[in-house]
Parts: sequence; C-alpha cells; structure tokens
Amino acid sequence: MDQRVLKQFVTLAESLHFGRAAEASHVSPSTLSRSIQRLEDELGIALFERNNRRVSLTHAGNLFLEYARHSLADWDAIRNTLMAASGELHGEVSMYCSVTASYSFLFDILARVRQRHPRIEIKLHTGDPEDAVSRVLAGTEDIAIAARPDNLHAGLAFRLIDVSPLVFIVAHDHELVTANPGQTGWSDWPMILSERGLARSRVDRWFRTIGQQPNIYAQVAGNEAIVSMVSLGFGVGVVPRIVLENSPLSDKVATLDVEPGLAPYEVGLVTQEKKLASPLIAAFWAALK
Amino acid sequence: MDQRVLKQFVTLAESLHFGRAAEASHVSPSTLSRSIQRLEDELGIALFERNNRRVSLTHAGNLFLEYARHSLADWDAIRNTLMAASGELHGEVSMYCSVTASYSFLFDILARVRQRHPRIEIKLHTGDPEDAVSRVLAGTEDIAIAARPDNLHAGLAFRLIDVSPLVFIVAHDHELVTANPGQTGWSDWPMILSERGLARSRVDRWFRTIGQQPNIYAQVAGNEAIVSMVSLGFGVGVVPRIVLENSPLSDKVATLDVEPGLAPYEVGLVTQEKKLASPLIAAFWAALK
DNA sequence: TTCTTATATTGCATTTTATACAATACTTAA
DNA sequence: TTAAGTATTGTATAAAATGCAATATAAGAA
Repeated sequence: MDQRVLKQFVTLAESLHFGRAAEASHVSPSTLSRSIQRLEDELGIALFERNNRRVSLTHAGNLFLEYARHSLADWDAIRNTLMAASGELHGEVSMYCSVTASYSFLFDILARVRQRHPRIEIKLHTGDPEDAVSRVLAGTEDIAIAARPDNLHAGLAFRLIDVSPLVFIVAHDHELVTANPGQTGWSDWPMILSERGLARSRVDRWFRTIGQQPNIYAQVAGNEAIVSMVSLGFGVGVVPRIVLENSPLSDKVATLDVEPGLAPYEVGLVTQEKKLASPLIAAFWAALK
Repeated sequence: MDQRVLKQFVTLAESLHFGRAAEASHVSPSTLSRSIQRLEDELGIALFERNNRRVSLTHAGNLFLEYARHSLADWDAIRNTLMAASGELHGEVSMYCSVTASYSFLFDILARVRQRHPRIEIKLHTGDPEDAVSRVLAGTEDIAIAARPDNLHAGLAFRLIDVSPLVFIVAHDHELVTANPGQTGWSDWPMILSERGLARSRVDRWFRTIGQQPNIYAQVAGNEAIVSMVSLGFGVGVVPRIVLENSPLSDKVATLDVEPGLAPYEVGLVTQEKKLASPLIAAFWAALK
C-alpha cells in the first residue's frame, strides 16, 4: 500500500513546483515527474497544467486533491487504529537536525525513543540548522531538533531539550584572551560570525544594544567552522556552548565573559501541532522527561 | 496508485483461501502470500490467523477489511468522477468467455465497444464456459459471455446477444441420418454428450420428458470435441447451433429434427448488477444494440 | 532581439521490487 | 501412520522505479 505517490501529489499540488515538492518528498525531480506522469496516465486525465516554467492544477487535479487528502487521512486513521490494537507503536518518522545537533542531542533522544518503542523507525536527514523550522512547517519533516526561534511560528509545537548559552570564544593562546573588550571597545576585535540564523541575529542585536559596530572578519556557515577559525587565532566567535562541548577543538579556545550576556539557545524538538495527534510523533514528546 | 493489494486482501478475506483468492486475483499463490505478508509487515500487525490448513481474519483484519472496502469504493468513485470529467471512458475491464464464444461473439462485441471507447482495455480470460457465471459471481471477472442459466442467480444481470437452438447432430454420412429415432426409440443411438453444464442438463431433462434413457457412448468436455466425435461417426451429439456454425467440421455433420425441441441457448453478457453502476461496465451493456 | 536563468522532462544505467515455479513444511483427517 | 491439501519459502527472472546527466523550453534580462 504505497501512499507515497499520493503524498507526492499533494505536496506538488501545494507547492506547484516540482523541484521543491521533490525535495520535500525526498526524491529527485525526475522521480516526482514520472510519478505524476504515471498517476495521470492511470487516471487517464491530466492533473497539472504545466510547462517548464509554471505548474497549476487542472480541474481534475483539484478533484483529485480532495480525494487524495481524504484518502491519506483515512490511511492514517486505519494505521493508528491498528497500531492501537497492536499495542505497540511502529512506523516511520522523519527527523531533521544539524550535524551538530546529531552529535549533541540525537543519541539521547533516540535512545529513549528506541527503548520505549523499538519498532519506530527514524529516517534522519541532516543539514543546515536554519532550515529546520521551515522544513517542519512545510511538512518535509515530521520533527526537527532546532533552536527555538524568537517568534515561534503559529501552529508549531516546541519542546525544550536543553538550554545552552551563546558564548564568545577566542583562541586559548590569543593575545586578547586576557584583555577586556568591554572597556577597550570592540572595533579592534575581528569577529567570526554565522552568515545567518538565530546566533547571528542575536549577535547583531547585542552589538546594537551596546551601541557598537562589530568588526566582521569572516562570515561562516556552520558553528564548527567558527570554532576552527577561532582556534586558529583568526578572531572572536560566538557559538552555543553545546557546540564547544562537543568539539574536538574545545581545549584550544577560551570563553570570554561579556556583559550583557546573550540570550541562550533553547534547543528542543519542533513539530507541527497537528502532528501531535499522531501517536508516533507524540511518542517523541512523551519520551523526553 | 496500486489498489491491487487492497483488492487481493478483500478477496482473500472473503474466500479465506489463498489458492482460490490468488486465482481470483489472477496471481500465483506465492505472490498473494507475499503481498499479504508485505501488507501485514507495513501495518505491523497480522491481518490473518493462518496455518497450512485454515485461514481466518484477525480482529485487526476485520478492521482493515472495513477500511479496504471503503478505500476501494472511494477510489472507484474518484476514478468515475475523473472519467466523467475527461469525457472519455478508459480503464480496464476483465472478461471471461469460452474459446467457442470468443470465436462466435467476441469480435462483434469488442468491435462495438472499441469503436465507441477506444481507450477501454479488455483483459480477456478464456476457459470452461460452465465456470463463467461463478467467476462473475465471485468477482473474478467483471463480465462474461455465457449461456443464460435456467435460474439466473440473484444479483446477476444478463443481456442477450443471440439465441442459438440446441441441435442434435449426427455424421453426414451416418446410416442413422435418415432414420427417425422418434419412432424407433433412442436406445440404439449412441449419444455423445457434455460431461456437465447447461446443455447436459437440458438433454437429461429432455430424455426424462420423452420417458426414455439415453444410451451414452461418451461424455465429453467441450462442444468442439462433441462435433469432432460426431463427425467421425461415433454417434449423436447435442450442441448449440452457433458452435456448428463456427466449426470447420460443420459440413461433415447433419442436424436431426426432434420433437419436442430443446430449449435454445440464450447467449449473452453476464455481470453483477451492482457493477452496472460503473460506467465502464455499463458501456458494454450500451454497446450492444 | 538575443542571452541567461530556471526548471520540467527524458535517455539510460542501476537498483529495487515483484513475480512465479518448484520445493518445502506443516495440518488435518482417513 | 499415511496421504492429501495448502500456505510458505528459496531462488532465478522479470518488471518497475530511481537518479544522474543531458535536454528542451519558457520567462525575464540585457
């Protein structure tokens, strides 16, 4: 009983973009293209009007979309019913997290979930942590490990796993390690910052708060890269402490005390609220103490 | 969107016999066995309780059966809706008939259907004509070409294609061709009859009516075989005239006039009444003038 | 216009999955 | 204990799905 094609269809119908729908479905665009072709072929009618530049639903596509949603809901319902009848949770959950998070938190989470529900299978995808929330929101992933954004999107549920302060770091043997930038000003301190994301916006805000301009030496993608550069003495970086704790380079850097402190990272699980109705997803929530 | 597994499941749930369900689904028993295994595996719960001798639905199986029926009905509904939207009938219809019928009637029927609905695909299965009604009744086939039984099973629809008298035949050059068994009695006439089926029961009844016992020389499966034996001079046979008309041996045999005549074969299409709701099946009905 | 970019599709090799035949295992009843 | 019936499994084969790379084409930019 392969509901994948139906899911793919709904995803495409919602995004009207083969590339994005394919990514959300974890298949290649060509696969999605052919899946839809097969479906249309079987139904004997086109579901999408499309050229290389624009995709839209046909009338038939709209009718079928309604069917597809119901059908998927029915499938979920029977699955949940049978799961309840079997007394054991089982099935597949897709999860997204950064490589960093996979080192720091994944093991504990999975160990707990697996201990309680050994037959839940987890499809793990890793990537840029900044994509986590949007992927959950798009339904590309069921669950993500992510830092709680300042404004949590409506319809998203968040469950705290750990709080980790954002810390300023500098090479252990750097000349500035004993200086006090709070007095001398920050303009001499070459900063190594995230290109984007929560850490970056917090740092930017922090500099505005103290009324100074950061002297940005490098903008880097990935906390690990920041630690590397800092440990090599290129300047001052800002990363969540949890990254440091899992870094092989942690003994090469020192943390600086700054005032005021940065708001800490709140790391946790994110999912769509409505997905908590699924016993599988709910199991993750319950597995965390 | 492969509904085959769901259909197979329902068929098995109804017959509780892998062999028969497999035949009804036009797959091998091993395939059916593995299909069900896959399904149970995916659902994570057994749908059938079974050993090598007995098959029964589990509680989960009952729940899933309800789901499966609804799901198949929904699928049919959306297919029909989209078909109506497309303005052209298309899809697959399975049809059963004897080899004889395929020579006599199939061409005309298919020609008509194809002319009106070139995209309807017909999956043709041939076999013993006596199985036709039961296969339709079991849902193994959508439609069959068959002789109308004396008592048409409730829920079956029948549409007449042709009426063909049951005729007594004898070898053209046989010594008895000019005799009159009606006067001399039938005990000297070696009869070559169908093993079973409508023709046989009609002949048996006929002999009872005239108060005589047939002298049965041979019981044969298949009208063609009867014609062959008769043409070789082994005795008197009874076959529908339509068989004679399509037989290469027809000029080797002569028909006898008997009183009273046998009730004629009424050859037509058979399907389940409820299937006439499907536009595809209905198209066959409508295609016949 | 012509060039560029974005993106759906297709050719093709590979991988995955489904299938049937034959052999097997096991249940039931004689 | 034997025999018959029947679901299942080993295994080779066939079919289907998949992704990469190449292609084609539409829309916007120069």
